[in-house]
Amino acid sequence: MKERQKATIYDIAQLAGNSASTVSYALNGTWKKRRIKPETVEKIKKIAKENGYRVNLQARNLRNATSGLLGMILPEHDTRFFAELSQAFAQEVRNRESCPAIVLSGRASKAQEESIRSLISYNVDAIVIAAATDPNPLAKICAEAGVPHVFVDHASDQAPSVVTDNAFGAKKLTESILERTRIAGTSGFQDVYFLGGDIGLPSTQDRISGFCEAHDGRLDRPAEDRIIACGYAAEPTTQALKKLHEQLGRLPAALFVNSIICFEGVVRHLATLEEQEISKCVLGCFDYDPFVPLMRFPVLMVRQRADLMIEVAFSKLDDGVGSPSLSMVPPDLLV
Amino acid sequence: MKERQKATIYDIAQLAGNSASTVSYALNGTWKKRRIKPETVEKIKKIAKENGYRVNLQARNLRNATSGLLGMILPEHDTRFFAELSQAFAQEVRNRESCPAIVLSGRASKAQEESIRSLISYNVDAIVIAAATDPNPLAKICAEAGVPHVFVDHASDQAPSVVTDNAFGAKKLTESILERTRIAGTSGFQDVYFLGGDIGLPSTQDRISGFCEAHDGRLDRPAEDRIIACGYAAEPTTQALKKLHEQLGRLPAALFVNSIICFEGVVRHLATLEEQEISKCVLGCFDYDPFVPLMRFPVLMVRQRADLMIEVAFSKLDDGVGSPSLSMVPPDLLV
DNA sequence: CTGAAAGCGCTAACAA
DNA sequence: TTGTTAGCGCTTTCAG
Repeated sequence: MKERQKATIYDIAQLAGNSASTVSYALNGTWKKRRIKPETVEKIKKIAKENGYRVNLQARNLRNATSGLLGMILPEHDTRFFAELSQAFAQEVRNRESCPAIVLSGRASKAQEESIRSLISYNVDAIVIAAATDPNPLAKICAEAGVPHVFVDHASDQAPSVVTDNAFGAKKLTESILERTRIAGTSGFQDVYFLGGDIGLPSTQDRISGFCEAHDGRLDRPAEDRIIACGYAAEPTTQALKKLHEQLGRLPAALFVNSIICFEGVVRHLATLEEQEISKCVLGCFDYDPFVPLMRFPVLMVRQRADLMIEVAFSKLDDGVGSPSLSMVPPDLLV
Repeated sequence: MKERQKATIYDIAQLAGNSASTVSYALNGTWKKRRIKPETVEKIKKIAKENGYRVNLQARNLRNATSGLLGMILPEHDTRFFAELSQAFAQEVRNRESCPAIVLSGRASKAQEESIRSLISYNVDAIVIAAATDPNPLAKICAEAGVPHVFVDHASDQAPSVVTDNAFGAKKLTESILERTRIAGTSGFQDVYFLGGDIGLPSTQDRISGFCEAHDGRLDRPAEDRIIACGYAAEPTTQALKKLHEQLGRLPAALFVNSIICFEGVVRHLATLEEQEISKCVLGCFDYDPFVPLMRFPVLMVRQRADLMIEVAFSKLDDGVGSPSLSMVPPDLLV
């Protein structure tokens, strides 16, 4: 079983006593329109199967100037949401009888550019670009190569994009948080903090604007005062919360936590406290993880719809338009 | 910018006033051994860059009978461990300047076979097969096509394989659990239950044997009495635990939970109980999720080393041996 | 109904 | 130091 040569259509042709072109037609399904004798087709198929013939897609695709590959790049698989994105992508690609080429290219823009170029070299039929650090240069590369592409999660203004409706989700989450604090009787809408994220990112900006909007008219000082954009890592969030805790001398009435990673940081601080104290703080998180609803305290969560976002992304690719357009997918609020 | 034809080496050759082969040599780095004049190389490179030339890897690889693609199949991205596996794989592939083709093929063996065949059609240089439902048929397909392959997480006895050292990990975890119950003074080693998993799977069997071994000599009835292999889903686990709870009239002294999904099921039941009661039950889980250590009660966890497993898998591919061999990677015990 | 032959873009042996 | 050419495996026109 050593290095058994892969059979080609010529081998099959030889065995069948036909020409390579007949074999090609018989095997790739185009034989009706060539009016090949059904028996010939049967014979050829049988021989092919016996010899373990498999079409060489490199050759076919080179000839056809396609690849049957659909590419996706995303930074990593370090959160549920990213894992769900690639899962949904892979599912959709398989439905289309194509082959997924998923590249985890890290957060560096240069690395992302290289990944895109590499996919292009494989003649991928289209590229889904998720959570790009710097979208526009990537859009340019794809456009110049004439490769259809669509952005997911982080938008480009030069290409079709689909993102979570961050403002909407943040508003809903904030409203829900405020409602809880009202029920808890802490009149805490004066005292709701936004924790985590990067003020330079559109997604964080949109969430902040949703957060502020939900406060509309109910505040005596602008919500912006209570926005702590300490990045997207756990440890700084823990520190930020600890500091806030010390300043206030207690936990705030409520916390809007901007991502699951930040939420990890929050929980690390909460883990040092009495359950009694935690229960006085209404918690909301703009992200989802299946273990969070199982904590001992309630957490309002927003779940981004990876499946829907991928669906919309593919429908944009199918349109074939390629001009900039932004779709927003409203996330779910889990209570 | 519409459909800008991709430039070929012939286009570049024309522009440079050289032949296609000179361009080819100049651009793919093999020019020193062909003693092309450095200035010629420079000129060609410059023209290539100006024209946005990118090598067509389909053509190159067809010619070279390689693909530069490394394939991986795994069921899904529904757990951290799987996500970490594909992450580690992608990382390693990028280090090798290849391109990852990750296919999530679901749990059905037929689908996994199709995915493998599809990767083979692309002439992937090697395949990493993770968590195969039925490994041997997949090994056969790869072997017949002469494609190097290695199994990860679920072993085949017909091919190189690397798995977690389940028996070892289970033994360590169980010992740690027993130690805790001893400290808690419940003399609970009579009362430690193994929950979850599939008795038909080698991995579960190995974990059970590690579980039993850790009890060695300390039991008055065989550990097997307390093994509830209720599958790998959350809901059945919740039901199983609930039933056990009712039978005993209390929680057992300790629980060895066989996977993170099962652990989710366990937590769902625990969520209905008083914290006081939960604290009397020592919990261990053969898996890892970053949120579990943040629960209000301590959980002993085993973390499988996806990174190491992938490293070992690649070293087996590098060996080029291809004969069956089983490597076991000891997991970490987190306390 | 079927065969012969060109060519997708690239590499490498053979010539020069 | 460089050009010419054959051919990777397949599809598809053209010619029977």
